[in-house]
Amino acid sequence: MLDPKLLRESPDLVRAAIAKKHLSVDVDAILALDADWRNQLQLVEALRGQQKAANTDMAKLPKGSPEFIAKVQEMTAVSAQAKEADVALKDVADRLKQALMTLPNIPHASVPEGRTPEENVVFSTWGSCEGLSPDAKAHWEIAGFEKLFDFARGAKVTGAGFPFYIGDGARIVRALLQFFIEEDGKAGYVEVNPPIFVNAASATATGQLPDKEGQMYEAVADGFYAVPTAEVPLTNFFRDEILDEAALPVKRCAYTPCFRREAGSYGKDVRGLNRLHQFDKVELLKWVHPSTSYAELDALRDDAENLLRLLGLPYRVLLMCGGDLGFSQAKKYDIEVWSAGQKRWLEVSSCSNFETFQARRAQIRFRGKDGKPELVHTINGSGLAVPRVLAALLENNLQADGRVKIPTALVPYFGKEYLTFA
RNA sequence: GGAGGGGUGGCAGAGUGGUCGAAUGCGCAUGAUUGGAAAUCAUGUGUUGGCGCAAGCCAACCGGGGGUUCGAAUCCCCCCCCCUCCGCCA
Repeated sequence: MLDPKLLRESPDLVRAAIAKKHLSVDVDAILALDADWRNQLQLVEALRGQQKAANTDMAKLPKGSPEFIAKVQEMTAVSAQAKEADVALKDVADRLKQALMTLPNIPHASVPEGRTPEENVVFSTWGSCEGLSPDAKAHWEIAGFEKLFDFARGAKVTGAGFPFYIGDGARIVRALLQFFIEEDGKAGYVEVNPPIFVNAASATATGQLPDKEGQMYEAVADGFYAVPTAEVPLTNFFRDEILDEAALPVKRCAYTPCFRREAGSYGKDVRGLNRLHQFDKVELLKWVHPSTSYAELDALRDDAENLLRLLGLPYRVLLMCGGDLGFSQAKKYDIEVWSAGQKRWLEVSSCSNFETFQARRAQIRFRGKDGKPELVHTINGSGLAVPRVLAALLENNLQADGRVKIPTALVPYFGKEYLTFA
């Protein structure tokens, strides 16, 4: 959510942001609504003031006195008026709030212009694809794949996109998770094991509700939502709290399974491990001082990149253009790993600075030097998502003998040097 | 799941219909005192929103939402959370 004052005082800044993100929002209508709201608010406050003053007077009058009775009669009318005005105020306030929710975050000046994903800028690349086999197989075509990654049984037991991981398949997932968490810990992120169901208030604070409701699995009886990412419980940890300025930046990481309905997606992009309804991911999250947030974003991105470097998996970093940035992000990098078999880049992390956009919704603040609470900036990104890293690992490291060579850094976690499909 | 007791400012804790944004204590800040500190004394000390160039003025907030009333921290209803006991259980 944007600061309503920003809209009021610099509507052109908001218009420019909408244009850069290639969205279409009627700013003038929201400004008009805001003016209505303020008028109505003043009316209500004037009436309340009247009631309050009368209340003080009446407290001093004898209960049954003629003056008292006259006051009651007078204030009955005011009370009715106040109630009516209050209903009208709530109505305008609701509509204004909803309208404000349609305003996207302001993109940072360093965000490139552009409308489509093709216009994202390649920010950096690491590693070489040359050593990789030109006729590498997509991971689902590797002989014995279904013995370790059983999608058919998963579909029987639950549904499509809920695979079983078996033997070395389960082992490699566990090894990757442990490796990620350990490395993230070395980079200064405190490990957190959060709830994987959240309530509606939490899902609203991070923006899953109301817009993306259809993307979450829901425990209807209790009003809980299965987390689509650890970002949700992690960010909400400090919801409605005021942090100590000296404690910033707060850096945390969390592993959770992630649940996404992925309604409407289909086609070859979703084959194998590319897109699942349940997958494992370690999320990195920082609550930072506004003055340092862009340096902290770059640092977080590098922390995520480092995991791929340690695994020896080639990747590139995209700087998202305005049109592909997303509604609530001020700046975003995507990290994509090279998948030798599919001959395409797979997104494994998306590192974003939300500035105060999330913090305002979630009311996460710190106390500044002058003693006044100020909103923090929030930054997050994956570090990393398992299935696509695993897909690249299987495809890139497949040996002629049908085994997969485990990267040196991962061997201590996996416990052996090769993964076998037997 | 059942029964009972609770949720008030940074913390503790009063307040059971009006003069209550809320006593008192602790904490914190500033000042006085002191060679310095402790102790003591004095003053101050929440958040949000609106109006205003500003000083400031006004309104809201006593777990959340609704209701009764001229008026609600206080009465009624619903929900959430915490504690105690019982049941169940990894």
